[in-house]
Amino acid sequence: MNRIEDYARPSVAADAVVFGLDTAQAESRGGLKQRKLKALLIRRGEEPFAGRYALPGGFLRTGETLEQAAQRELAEETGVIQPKLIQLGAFSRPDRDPRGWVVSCAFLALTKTVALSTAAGSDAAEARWMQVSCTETDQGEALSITDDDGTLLLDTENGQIKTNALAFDHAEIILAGFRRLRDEVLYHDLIFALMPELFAVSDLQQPYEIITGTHTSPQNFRKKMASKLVETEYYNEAAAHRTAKLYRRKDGIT
Amino acid sequence: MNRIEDYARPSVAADAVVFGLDTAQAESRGGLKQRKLKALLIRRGEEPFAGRYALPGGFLRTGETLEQAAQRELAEETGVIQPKLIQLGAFSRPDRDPRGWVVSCAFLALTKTVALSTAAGSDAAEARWMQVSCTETDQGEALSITDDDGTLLLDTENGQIKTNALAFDHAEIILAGFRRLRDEVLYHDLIFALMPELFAVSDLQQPYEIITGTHTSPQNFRKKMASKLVETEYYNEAAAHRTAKLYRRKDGIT
DNA sequence: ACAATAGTGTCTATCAGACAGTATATA
DNA sequence: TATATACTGTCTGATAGACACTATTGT
Repeated sequence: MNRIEDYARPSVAADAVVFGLDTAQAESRGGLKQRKLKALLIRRGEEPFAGRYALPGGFLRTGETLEQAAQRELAEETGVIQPKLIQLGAFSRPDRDPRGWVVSCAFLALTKTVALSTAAGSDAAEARWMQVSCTETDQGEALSITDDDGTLLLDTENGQIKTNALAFDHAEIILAGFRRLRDEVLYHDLIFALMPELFAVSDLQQPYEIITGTHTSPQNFRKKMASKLVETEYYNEAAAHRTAKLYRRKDGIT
Repeated sequence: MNRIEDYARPSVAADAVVFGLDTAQAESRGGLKQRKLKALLIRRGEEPFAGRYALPGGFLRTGETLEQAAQRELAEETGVIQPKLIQLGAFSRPDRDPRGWVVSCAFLALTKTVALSTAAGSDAAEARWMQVSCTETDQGEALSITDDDGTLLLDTENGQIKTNALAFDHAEIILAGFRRLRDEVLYHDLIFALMPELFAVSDLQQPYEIITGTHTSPQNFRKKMASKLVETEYYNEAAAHRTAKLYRRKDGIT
């Protein structure tokens, strides 16, 4: 008794909530660089949820770890390679997938890829970076994800899902991913997983504040980060203002 | 193509790292209460790893969520009911279980049960609360788990496993569980999940400091916790000193 | 010169830790 | 009285935020 074969087995999938920063030109002031937080979603071609957007991911294969499965699916479906992966949790509601019993192990994936490398893979044609907005309203924060067209895909307020145009339970998973991202940035300096090797202090601030929901003056932000940074000899290419010294992350704590 | 049936499926298990506090009488000063951190392990009766200690847990069944499976197995195997559950992560190395392909979703479980309720369940006879010790050495912390007899079951130093008498990869899982416990206590007040409804400030301090690896004076600890506590009208039964007012957790943030 | 961001220094409120000192229980 | 813990208050040093001020780039 109690042998492995006696138990029914679910399918196991690995899905990833991929965040990245996109350096966009703002129109308002002609040429200001603005770093925007993006999430990577894929338009589904088949039922169920055909036409809807979903997280990249797929089924675990024999001989793989879940991390390997997430990496593989991410590369195949979106061209994103070697992101930082953090396990988010398993989503196991028995009816979460209309096709059958599927337990999904979700990952938080962070990429330094500023360029949208969507064009690479085979299925990648249907992958898109979506705009993530996080605004603080009175007594509550609102997270929303919109298409480039402006179509609202996900809208949450204080952890409650208000609008949800996503497939499966992926809205829940994204919400858990963002919460985890916030915690890891606040307490474990995960912001650096989104940055390139060299960066200016001001490049850190906008993403940091979008993700954490905080706001500080540039002067004070510099002081807060100083202990985690190392100066380099390099400088930013100039804009219409003083050039910025580039920094590297100080090695030490993970 | 790409149908669910095309993929091989692993068995899926839910295992729990259960922590609890045990109020023990210290011998040194005749009658001092000391709260010790304990972890719940089960002696395996069958191969593989017969005779070794392992985490309580078992296979996910049809129609269940992983949380339900963890709760059920915990009740069946150890008699621990309704602990606070937090997902730790999935362990998926293909060779982690000699019996076959088993993905284990691990939980951190916290119980307020001061009394050792081991005697309840059917398999519970083989469940035991083990002593968890965490000491700070020069440039590194050491976590170890010992039997009541003093037998060393797990010994780690700076995240490296030095001694491991446990079944499967459960040493790794316990290590991840303790790290997560530390983080959650530090940043999300999870210490209260281990406390009864009413408690004295000094009852909080010892567990808090064991888990977080910090040390503060009783006076300063009181000030740090004050904002999270509400006074009650109750007092501790007296020892050989002034009676302590009992507090309740202030409701608000989870 | 002007606009815009980079970067420094200074003041202040807040908070954590050190520690002195009082209160109250039992032996 | 002695002792051990409960609890209060005061000082100090580190840190976060407000903000004044200087530096350097392109237009």
